[in-house]
Amino acid sequence: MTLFEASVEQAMEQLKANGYKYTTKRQRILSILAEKGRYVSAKELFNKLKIDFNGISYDTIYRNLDTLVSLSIVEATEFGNEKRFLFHPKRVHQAHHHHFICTICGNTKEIEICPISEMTADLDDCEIEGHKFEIYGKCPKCLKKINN
Amino acid sequence: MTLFEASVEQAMEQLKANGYKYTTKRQRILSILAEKGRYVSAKELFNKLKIDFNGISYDTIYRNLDTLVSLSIVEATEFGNEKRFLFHPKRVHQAHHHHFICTICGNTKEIEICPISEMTADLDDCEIEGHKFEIYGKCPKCLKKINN
DNA sequence: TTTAGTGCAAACGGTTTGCACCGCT
DNA sequence: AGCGGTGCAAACCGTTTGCACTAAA
Repeated sequence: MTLFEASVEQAMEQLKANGYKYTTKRQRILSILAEKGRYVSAKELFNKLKIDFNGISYDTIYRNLDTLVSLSIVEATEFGNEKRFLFHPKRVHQAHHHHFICTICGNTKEIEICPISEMTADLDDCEIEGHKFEIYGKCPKCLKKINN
Repeated sequence: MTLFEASVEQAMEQLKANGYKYTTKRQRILSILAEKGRYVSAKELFNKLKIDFNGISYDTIYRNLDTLVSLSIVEATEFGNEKRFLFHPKRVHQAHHHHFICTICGNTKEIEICPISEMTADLDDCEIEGHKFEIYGKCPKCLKKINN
């Protein structure tokens, strides 16, 4: 069993533990996300899923993603007018971090440093709910493709 | 003349210099943005503008904002399913910085530190196009309102 | 047999577009 | 006169919802 198969299985367990049922569609969504290992749009998922599931619709995908996000199995961000979703298996000792995101292929690269503590010095009087540190650009692979 | 009136005027000059015409609507959009001094949604602008301009429509607002953004007079971000716009007059010696954004009222607080240089050490092979460092939360005023 | 999951269709909300007309310059 | 600006209406696109039906537990 590959690493990401194990992650998907673990996530499915988590779903079951929270009263959600086992469905092959959800399984497939997770395994696509795990396989990609990057931010994926709903459209991309739809295109993949309709191969295996003939009449699948966007609502199913969105509803499943909502569930997954609510359980912190998947994390969501938005850029370029779309929500994007990233499978984010909880690893032991996983540190809080941020991403470089390729604006062409959506691949991510983890950035270890989170500067939030340095930046909140002036925000004593605010209640901080979250933050978004994302770097956008073109990854090496896409750069290569363009230059050929 | 107040500081932001001067900024608006300066921006209108910049528009003229780029072949755009003087219109009272554009003037008003800029002055609302300047007055607010925070990220403002298109809807908010619409509601303000329709007071002075009876039949104004969203397309006018969006088109003007597009123009303003393209000239870097206004900067745009997106959160909560909406684009938001911030008037950003060029000041001399203005340092690159980021924002704390109140998720209730949209008010911003500038954060002096930009940690991008520390964070790009691992991204030598990527072409960086931009980045987004935003901290979301509740500002002191809104916190006070909630607690009363 | 209960409750979550699903497809369908329709609505939704924010944004964009084509067109004809208006109004700066 | 010419080109940018505008309102209208309609389209657009991603996302969400109500409903009736299906299927996992």
